[in-house]
Amino acid sequence: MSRFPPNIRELLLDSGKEQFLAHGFEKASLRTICKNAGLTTGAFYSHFAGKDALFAALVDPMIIGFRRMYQTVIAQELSDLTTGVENELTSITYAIAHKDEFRLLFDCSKGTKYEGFKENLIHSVFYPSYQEVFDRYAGRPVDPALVRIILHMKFEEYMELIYGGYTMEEVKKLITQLTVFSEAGFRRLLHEINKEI
Amino acid sequence: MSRFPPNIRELLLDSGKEQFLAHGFEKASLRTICKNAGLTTGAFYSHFAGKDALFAALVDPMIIGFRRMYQTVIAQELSDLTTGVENELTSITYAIAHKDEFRLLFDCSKGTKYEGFKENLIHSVFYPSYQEVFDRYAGRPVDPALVRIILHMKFEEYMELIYGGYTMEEVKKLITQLTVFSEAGFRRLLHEINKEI
Amino acid sequence: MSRFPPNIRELLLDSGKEQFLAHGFEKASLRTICKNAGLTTGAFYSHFAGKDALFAALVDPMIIGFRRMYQTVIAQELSDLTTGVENELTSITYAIAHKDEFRLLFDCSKGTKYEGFKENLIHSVFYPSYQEVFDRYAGRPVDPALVRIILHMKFEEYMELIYGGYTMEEVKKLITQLTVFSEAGFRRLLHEINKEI
Amino acid sequence: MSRFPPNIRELLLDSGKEQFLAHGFEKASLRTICKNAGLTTGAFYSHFAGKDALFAALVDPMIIGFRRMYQTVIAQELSDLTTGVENELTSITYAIAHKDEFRLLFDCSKGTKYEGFKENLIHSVFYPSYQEVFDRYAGRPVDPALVRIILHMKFEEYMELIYGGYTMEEVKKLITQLTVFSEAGFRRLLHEINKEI
DNA sequence: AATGAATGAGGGTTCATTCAT
DNA sequence: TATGAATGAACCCTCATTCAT
Repeated sequence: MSRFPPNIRELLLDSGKEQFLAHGFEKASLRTICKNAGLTTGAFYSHFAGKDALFAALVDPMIIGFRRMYQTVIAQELSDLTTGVENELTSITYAIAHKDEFRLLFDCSKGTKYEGFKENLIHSVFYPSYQEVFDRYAGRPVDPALVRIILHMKFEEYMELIYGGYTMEEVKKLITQLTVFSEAGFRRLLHEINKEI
Repeated sequence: MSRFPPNIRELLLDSGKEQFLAHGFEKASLRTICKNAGLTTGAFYSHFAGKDALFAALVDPMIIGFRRMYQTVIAQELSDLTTGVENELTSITYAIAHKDEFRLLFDCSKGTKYEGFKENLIHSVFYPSYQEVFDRYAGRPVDPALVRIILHMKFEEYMELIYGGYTMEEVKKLITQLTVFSEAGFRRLLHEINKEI
Repeated sequence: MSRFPPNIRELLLDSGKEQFLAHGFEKASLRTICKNAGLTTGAFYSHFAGKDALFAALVDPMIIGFRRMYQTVIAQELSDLTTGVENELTSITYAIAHKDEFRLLFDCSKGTKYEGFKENLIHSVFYPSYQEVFDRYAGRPVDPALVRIILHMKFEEYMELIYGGYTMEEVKKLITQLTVFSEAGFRRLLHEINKEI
Repeated sequence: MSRFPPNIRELLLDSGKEQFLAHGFEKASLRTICKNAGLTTGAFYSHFAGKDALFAALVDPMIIGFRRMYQTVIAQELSDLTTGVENELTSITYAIAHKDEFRLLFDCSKGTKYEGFKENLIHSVFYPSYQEVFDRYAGRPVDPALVRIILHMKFEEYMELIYGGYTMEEVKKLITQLTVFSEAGFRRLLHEINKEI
């Protein structure tokens, strides 16, 4: 007897992840998912309550882990402002380890309750702290449009780091360089803004 | 006879655009598109060869126009390196004028031959020139990963400018500010890179 | 060309009626209904919005006609109390002419919005007037339980007249006899009740 | 060991009764029945041969008891014609004690071998004796249609007494009153019929 | 006795496309 | 050009029953 008996739940999760990534939640065919996992559609329902439940099972554990990780990072950040790069690295590392699940949430969740996850993350989680940091640095309220755009750029930076297929070595180096880029740009921008007055 | 005959083709294009934007190409229902345009599904095929053809008709004219515009901008850029902001403004203005069509290509084209338009645009159209500019500025080859990431960030900046719902006035101001940000960041980054050696 | 072109809507209504009567709304198979009508399940949806709509189309026209007929009968009854048998005959005649539709409503409507039609008819339409008649005849409030039971018996009488497969000739004769039965029983019962006091 | 071991068979019978009453035999879900009884669908088959067997187990003991009771009542009736009300009371009492099982047979048995139980009971069990009693009373053959209808009315009377939720006190009183109703009606009807000749 | 995964057929419904009229 | 009925496959899901464990 094998020491690694084929776990059908795992097979379904793998197959589902593959199809959801390839076609999105709505267009992914449960039939195909099941066929690829080697069982009938009827059998599927012994393992998951439905298509939604399969998607949730793929994504929920990661969301929980992400929330925990993010709280730690935020706490760290507030207690010691010099830990920026290190914290970014922690976040990125987590995201890379769960890049598929993030992709599911970002690009393949239409039709699920997770629809709009990315927009919500940016707008409700990241934006408030970003605006605050900008305001503090500038010493006065910064144009929200500007903050929002730079935040989106930052987010896109992360996306590329996560999905660019880089080694952790490369990621580390790139983050350092991109921090130089962002901070220099940021400081110069604030300088310019303050001149306006 | 009316001087403004109801143009059924236009009605279908409008209805199609709306549905494709709302649900994506694959999930958009041709039935619904036709119903909203006020005709039957059968009649549709007198005007378009099929669902794909409708999508293409929405998007092709803009692609042609975009190519023409982009060639002009690139020629300008190469002949006079100081026209950056102005050229960006030209591009963004065009994109805002056709934001729906770009959205169709970027976010709603799955299942069509335009799938991957955005990635292709970035990688095959923008990237080569970007790499060249970076290399020239640095005086030596710059890490392609770095270039790619910054390019993605720049692209995201454009996306926000296009879809942020700003007036041209605001766009103009934001572009100026963001150019300050990017150029300062860029110069500082090159400085740092060159130190490494 | 036939003067009686096969009307597919009619074929579906007939086939649907047959299946609904045989298996009830929920267990009736739309596939079977369509196959018996000679078309595919897909084609069905060109004619009806769904299973519910087919059922409603079978039953709604009759309900409207029944309401109209019943209002006339009630008006007649109130203006001339001697028209009892005649009015019963009108009602029964209508019911016999639409016996299938009544059967659909009474016995095959589980799972539709018409569920409980019979109970509602008895309780909300017939009962109030029945109680009133009994009270008036008795000269004092009659036990609602008694009224309800006799009403149910009367209703069952109608059911048998409708579904017993009798000719109108026979129905007429039976109604006359049963009126004798009911009225004699009723009078004797009231007599007995009034003695109790 | 407990003196009241959880009897799984009873749990299944209870759960089955509930579901059959609520949805009818065919629409009742064996899964739900098992879940409510606290075991798996597989385990069910250790206790019953199948869905049909569960239904039969609910209903068969009552049918046997009913047959025995009815034979006694009939024998009594034939030996002493004055025991009418008393016998009715015996029957109704039995029926009320097993109202759920009767409901199963009357309204929830579609798809089982008990389908048509009610019609069969009326037609094959009650009708012959009813016709005989009528004929004897009238002194000549009475129109079977008339007998059948009055029998159905009588049966409906029982149904209301059984399912009306009355106390035995109330049932007793109602039976007395309804016997007055029926007998008076019956006698008057026979009188009328005999006049015809 | 009990588990629960698996079967295989069937449920109602939607789809893009075709085509006789 | 327009109609709208028809196709035939696909959609997700539920079912009673079986069976290796």
